[in-house]
Amino acid sequence: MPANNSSREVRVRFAPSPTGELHVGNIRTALFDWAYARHTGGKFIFRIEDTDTERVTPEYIQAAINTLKWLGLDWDEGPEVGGPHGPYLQSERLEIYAEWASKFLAQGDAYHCYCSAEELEAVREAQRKANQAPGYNGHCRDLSSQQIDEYKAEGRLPVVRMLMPDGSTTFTDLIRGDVTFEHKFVPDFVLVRHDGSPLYTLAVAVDDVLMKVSHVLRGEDLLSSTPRQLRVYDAMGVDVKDYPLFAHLPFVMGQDNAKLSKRNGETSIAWYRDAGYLPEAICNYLALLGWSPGEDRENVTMKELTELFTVERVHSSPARFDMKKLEAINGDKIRALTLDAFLEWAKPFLINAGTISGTASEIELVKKALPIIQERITTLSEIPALLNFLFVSEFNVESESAEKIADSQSKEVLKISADRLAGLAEWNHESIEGILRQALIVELGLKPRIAFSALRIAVTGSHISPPLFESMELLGAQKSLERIQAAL
RNA sequence: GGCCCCGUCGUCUAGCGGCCUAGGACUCUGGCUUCUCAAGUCAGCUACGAGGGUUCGAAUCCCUUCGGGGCUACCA
Repeated sequence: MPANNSSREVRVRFAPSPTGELHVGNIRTALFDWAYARHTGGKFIFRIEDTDTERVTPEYIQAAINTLKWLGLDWDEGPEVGGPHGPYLQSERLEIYAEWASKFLAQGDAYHCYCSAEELEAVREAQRKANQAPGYNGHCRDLSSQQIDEYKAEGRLPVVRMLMPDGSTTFTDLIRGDVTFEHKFVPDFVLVRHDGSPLYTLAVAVDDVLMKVSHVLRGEDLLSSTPRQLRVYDAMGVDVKDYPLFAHLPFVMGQDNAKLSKRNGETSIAWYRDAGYLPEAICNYLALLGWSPGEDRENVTMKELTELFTVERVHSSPARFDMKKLEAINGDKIRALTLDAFLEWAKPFLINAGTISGTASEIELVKKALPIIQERITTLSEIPALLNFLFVSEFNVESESAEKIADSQSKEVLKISADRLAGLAEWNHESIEGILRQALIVELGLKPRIAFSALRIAVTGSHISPPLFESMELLGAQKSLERIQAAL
């Protein structure tokens, strides 16, 4: 069992296998890795586990890099930044794994296995039928040289298999406490494929040792593979006190079905970016899945997260992803944005939606309008629809809303408003509100919601809009009056 | 099937033997505020999976049971 080695420099790695785009589960792991490294003042290492050449693609690798960058999870060692223990792509470290594999072979820790896939499957099938734990039976452990020659003559290519000795492995998981696996349930496992390429089981352990990783915080799905990693450390001759410490993070699941699905977070982080979620909101929300700062706190900045995050406060039970809560937090984060920051986030959404082209005068107007919509949205993607009325060249009232102002009372409101507003000396929301309240509420005796509703529809085109008087001020006297006239 | 992990409101969680007739947040419902929508604010609904122990006392410790999940690959 690894002793406490807290005196070591903290080095945490996030090592995804990019067989697809990173989703919320992956990111939650990356976030915790990052937060722990930053909390302790240690190093955050980003390593790409691309030993599965069938499924990992360069595009997915690049997407993973971009996602971490966008989220603000900066790494000290890894792709693009390099580092003293590189390269950080396993596909570029093949010689290293080959060397260790041959060393294990020479030491007798590993052996060549000539069993074919069909033979292995037949064995497993038989075991299942006999109600035994399926797993490699050690067939090739002690092959005679004659048998080996025969297999070779048949043209069989061997894999390299690690020999699991009798006994058991116990290690202390930082989150779950001591966990023990009897080796009879951990069969000899393959380190190197028949074509000479390494497997995760070999590469992950070798790299964690060579990269001097001190803490492995990863998904719970890897818990039962831990004894195999420890076995490789042992074969490498690593002192037990230098073994990395393990912490297996609980799963992030979908809301209804147990698994993560498209609607429940299985989508890529890029989707959240395009849907108008802030990186800080995503990180804040994800941090709450399996961890909490305590003291009834929930809203934390990235900086606070690094200050408060400890593995001790991560708990062991799985969490369900809840889009509603993410939205709520995103709304909080948007409201907390400074005007300049909000403007920068808003621009691409307005431009992509075709609301504005990005000219200086447009940006100037946007900047004036943002404060009145800041507390009304939960995602950035809602911005174009709310500000559209300020920029449309050919203004039209929504057909559904148009019906609401077709009655005689609405016409009267509009008529009177147009007359009074036309004589207004100074066009600002205070004066607009003052004169309209006087004319419609005081003099006509109308209820505010009735009176202003007609104006709202006429001016903004919708019965839902930013505050009316501010909207009219921003729109300007000329356009406002034109629209009211047009609605008559 | 075997091995391993997990189990507090619908959801995320606080809780680490008495402060708990279980607190916060999201959601939902109702009220206030109000030019719409929001925001804000007040209130309400709803939880310790079950059964045994240990103890003066258990959500907190132990056992069993039930339930959920992971692994069981020449994937990771």
